[in-house]
Amino acid sequence: MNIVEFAKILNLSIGTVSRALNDRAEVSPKTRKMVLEKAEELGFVRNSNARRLVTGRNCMIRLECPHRTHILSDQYLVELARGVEEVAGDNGYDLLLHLGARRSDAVDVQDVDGLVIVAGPELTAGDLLHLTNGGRTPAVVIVGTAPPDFPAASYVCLDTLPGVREALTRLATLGHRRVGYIGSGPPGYGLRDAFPQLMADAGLHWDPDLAIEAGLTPDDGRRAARALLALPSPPTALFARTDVLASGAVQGVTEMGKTVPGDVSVIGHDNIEAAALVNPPLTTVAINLPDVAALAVESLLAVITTGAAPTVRTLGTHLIVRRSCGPAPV
Amino acid sequence: MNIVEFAKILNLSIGTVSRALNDRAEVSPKTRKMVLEKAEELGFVRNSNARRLVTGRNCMIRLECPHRTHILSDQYLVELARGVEEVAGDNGYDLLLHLGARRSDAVDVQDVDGLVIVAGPELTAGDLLHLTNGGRTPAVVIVGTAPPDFPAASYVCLDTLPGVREALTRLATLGHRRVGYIGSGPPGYGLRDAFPQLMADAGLHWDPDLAIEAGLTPDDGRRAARALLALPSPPTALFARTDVLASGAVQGVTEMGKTVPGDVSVIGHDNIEAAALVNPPLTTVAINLPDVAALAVESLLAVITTGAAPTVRTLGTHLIVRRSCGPAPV
DNA sequence: CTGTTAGCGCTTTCAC
DNA sequence: GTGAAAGCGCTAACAG
Repeated sequence: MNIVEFAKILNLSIGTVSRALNDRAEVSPKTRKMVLEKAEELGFVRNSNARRLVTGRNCMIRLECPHRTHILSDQYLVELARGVEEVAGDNGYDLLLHLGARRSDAVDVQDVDGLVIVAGPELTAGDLLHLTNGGRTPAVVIVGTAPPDFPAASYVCLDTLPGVREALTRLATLGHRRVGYIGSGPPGYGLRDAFPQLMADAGLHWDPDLAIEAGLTPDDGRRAARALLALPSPPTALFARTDVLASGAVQGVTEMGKTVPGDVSVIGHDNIEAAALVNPPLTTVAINLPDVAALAVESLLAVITTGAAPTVRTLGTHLIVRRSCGPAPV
Repeated sequence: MNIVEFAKILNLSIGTVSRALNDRAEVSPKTRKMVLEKAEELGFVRNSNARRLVTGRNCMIRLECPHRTHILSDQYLVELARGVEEVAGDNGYDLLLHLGARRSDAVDVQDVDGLVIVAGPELTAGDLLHLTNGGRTPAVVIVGTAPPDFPAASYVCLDTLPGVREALTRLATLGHRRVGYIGSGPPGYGLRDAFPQLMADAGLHWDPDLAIEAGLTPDDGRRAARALLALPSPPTALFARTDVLASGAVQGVTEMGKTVPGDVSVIGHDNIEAAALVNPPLTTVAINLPDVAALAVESLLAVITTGAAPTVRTLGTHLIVRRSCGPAPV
């Protein structure tokens, strides 16, 4: 059924029906009510392609995750997408997905009102120029590092430092003085470099001997923890760059005949699913993905609907306290 | 620029231009070539809303993952979505995402040509009726169990048995006779119930004493492995329902002073990311998600484009051989 | 092979 | 407050 038939049934003109359906002021309340009820009753839904054609609005944003340039692992991508879908949906926008699995980058930017781009460090200003149709399509970029030099887009910057700072402050509060750092090899978004300063921020002394670039596996974490605890003056707390390393570190500590958190406190990073499942559940650093999604979509919709200037906003990580941290042993 | 302006520049009628762009036969090769080149050069792209309106085709399929009814964890969802996007894209279809994060189920089924539905055991025929607009919108359902009673949809059934059968056959070939089973508590899609038969299929004797319903964490797997190996007549191989359990089992075996795969072989299930990272890398059972995606989209497109009858197809798991399995000790 | 024209279903002036 | 009519940009049927 189209609007003509529907209007005929109601004995109204299509103009009035359209106005009622669009919630315009010029239509009388009782007419509007009647139209809405009848539409519901008869199951009349307007053809959205026709609407889009005539209005020029698509009510559609595309979630863009260029291949191999995610900051977010697949697990988090879904969580982010959920958030994006939720707040986009609340504003009447549908979500088109572009994971970049296909070679063809012939993105019909005219079909969407805006872009949410999940960017890794490899994403360049040139890529953004291409993706945004030369900056003409509103876009918000979710980025872990400093934004690329492309001012036509909005940005949501993910800042890992606050959570780590919070973690170290907590350790300091718990009386820890010597904190070991277990890294994951390739410098992860500068965290390794920032660590000494973060320690200082927490009022802790930074001892380079207490830092190990371990690797990716739990076993790497296990070995790193053992090495650290075997030191003449061992740390009483361990910060691991990833939860995977942290879970291994817990094993390592246990193998050395010590307990977590009784003798040694362990803090992880990322809040992977397993972090809550291991024994003891890991205190870890996380970012609130629904918040990220909401901020991104709000930034985007602001420029789509009000034509506002692009914005740059930052969202920090925070500490999730579970049971792998305790007071420093006396 | 619209097609009128574009045609004017080319000194052609819009009809000819449209035919050239649609790759119709009635247009002369040189005209077509010219149109295509000029379109590229001038950056002319047809308005797809107008096209959709007039053709009635949306070139859009929606990936539907109703909240909390996934068979696939988030990690795999992305992998599946990649595959769906790839083959859908190859056929000119875009991908709309509906994760079911929003309450509003007012799905405008008229906007898409078909649905790919990822269904968990909770998804009922009634849900499908609703999702498919009363069976009017073509749909393919990816399902781990037996298909719900809703014949209007196509199905891709995920069958976990072949991979497990393959795993047990391999163990039998390697000379193992006693195989322990480490389950994950709630019966996972009937695998627990099917296990004795699968053992028989592989020519192995099934001993109920060698089955433990462990849990979800690595530690559960660790304890289960220790319990199994402490038996008077212990197994020489362990099959774990999940890779998480399997990785814990490896720890447990090691703690008992035995080696993997020297003394005990371990096989996991699911092929999570970590399965390849642990030490030794886990032999495990997996399903080829790109294949699942391809099969699903092909099934769907068949009914969309040719109006064929819905189909039911099954795709089995298979064994991924890594290093956690070896010959049974003599 | 190409040009002309009638819609697709809707929104939005412009009259009334 | 409502009705009539002019498009939105395109495809496809119909002439030529």
